[in-house]
Amino acid sequence: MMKDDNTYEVDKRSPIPVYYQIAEFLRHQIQRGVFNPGDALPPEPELAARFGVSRMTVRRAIAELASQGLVYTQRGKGTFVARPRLDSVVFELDNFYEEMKQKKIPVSSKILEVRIVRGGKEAEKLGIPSQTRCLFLRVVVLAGEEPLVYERKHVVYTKKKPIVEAEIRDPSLTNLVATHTEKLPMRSKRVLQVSVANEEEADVLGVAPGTPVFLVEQVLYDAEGKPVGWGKSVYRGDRYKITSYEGW
Amino acid sequence: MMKDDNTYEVDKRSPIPVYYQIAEFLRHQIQRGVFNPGDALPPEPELAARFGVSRMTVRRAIAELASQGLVYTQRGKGTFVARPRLDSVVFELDNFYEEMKQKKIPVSSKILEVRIVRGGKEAEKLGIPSQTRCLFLRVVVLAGEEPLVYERKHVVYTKKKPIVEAEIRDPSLTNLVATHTEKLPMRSKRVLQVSVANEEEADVLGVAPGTPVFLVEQVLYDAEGKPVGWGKSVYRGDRYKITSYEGW
DNA sequence: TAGTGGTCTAGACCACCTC
DNA sequence: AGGTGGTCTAGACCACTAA
Repeated sequence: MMKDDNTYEVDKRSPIPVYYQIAEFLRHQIQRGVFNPGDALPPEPELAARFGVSRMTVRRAIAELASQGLVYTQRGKGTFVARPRLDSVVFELDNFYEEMKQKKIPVSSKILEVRIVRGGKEAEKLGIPSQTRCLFLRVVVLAGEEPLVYERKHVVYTKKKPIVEAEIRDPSLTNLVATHTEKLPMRSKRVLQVSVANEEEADVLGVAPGTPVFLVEQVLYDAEGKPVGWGKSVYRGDRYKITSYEGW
Repeated sequence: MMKDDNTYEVDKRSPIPVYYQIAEFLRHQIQRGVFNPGDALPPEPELAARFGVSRMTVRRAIAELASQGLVYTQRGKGTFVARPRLDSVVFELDNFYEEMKQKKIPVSSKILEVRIVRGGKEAEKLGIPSQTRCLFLRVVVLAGEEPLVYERKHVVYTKKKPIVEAEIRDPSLTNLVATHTEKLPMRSKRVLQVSVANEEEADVLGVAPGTPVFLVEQVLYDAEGKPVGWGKSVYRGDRYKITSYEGW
């Protein structure tokens, strides 16, 4: 791609956008060590001249790399190659059902119990009157025949829709709230803790009491910031792990 | 901001960029429900006319919102308000030391043991000759007087630098590798599991054996994809939780 | 065919940094 | 003063969608 007269080549007639070609070119230069962490990239006007494109196109390419954390810019100084940030960890726990679909394991949910209840103490802790009518579900998620997750959920029950088959196909808290509550869920908070299975949980999951488990508590909020659903999920620790990748 | 002739106002002489003002304006419209999930935003040329700016500026504003997941674009169709995605979970575990600094708890690391060892079986599993010389550390991280994390780490030992005070101030795997290995760490993989403390771990952490803990295994790779360091960290489950927020 | 978003240009002016 | 990145313009052409 480098020519002897110190210019580079991009194919302007390619269906691949020029800014993308430039971004990829610079990415390879960085990954091959032509530019090392801390080094400055050539200035934008220079890159524009070398590639024979306008400066805005170069900027678009650099923005691409910056959004991926590969470089950072400093006004008045230049654009610099970043060090990979490996200390801030991001654990992604994909939507559980999609995750299992990728593993090609047939996933099913079994609803163990559905009741209309009063919100009670838990609701009060979230700032909801304890008299509020709620849908209460106990669900177990199975991979094949094997129980993996045990979930207990409360959903504010304003519409008086019956519980239908849709719940069985997707008993996620988001879906339940969307179906049975007027307000759309807009924000979600989850807390992940480690715990050990109590008698009931162990029984449902088919493990010994005291087995380590992930405990994920979730609260869904509507646009006004009011809780509209909350749930507690217990993941079998021996079948579940979370992976995180950082860096280039 | 809305005027009676169906145009909007932006302050072009403000130090706040126009694209940012427009992005904020649209964000508020969306959050107030002027546009609901699934709705199309006005077309770009129309927005450009209403705000009295060029289309590129409008596009920059929309790109801002799109990168935050508030809207998405479809070529030939329009720009649409997204539904908040609440099912894909992102757990962030900040750099442990920074996290504690924010809580204003004095954090210290105590190095229990440092040795030069052969990589052994663990190295082999990672594709490293088992004869490779490695630095081996056992470290306990304390918040005040209380042990919180117990870490065992291996670092490929190519430079023969002595172990100095720097390690005590920041015994993170990244820092150790940067200090004692030629290659810069470029990628990191972490696996988070739940487990229970064994005898040794329980002793170091000052808890009873069998107490639930987070087990985080980390591997650092250099630019060529070769492992240059690995470690196992045990976090006290009764003192540690991970929180995740999703949505607008 | 008309309307949409996606790309790109060739300029311009600015704020900031360094010398 | 000269160089850097940040913003913005007023056009242009394109690929795609829908009627």
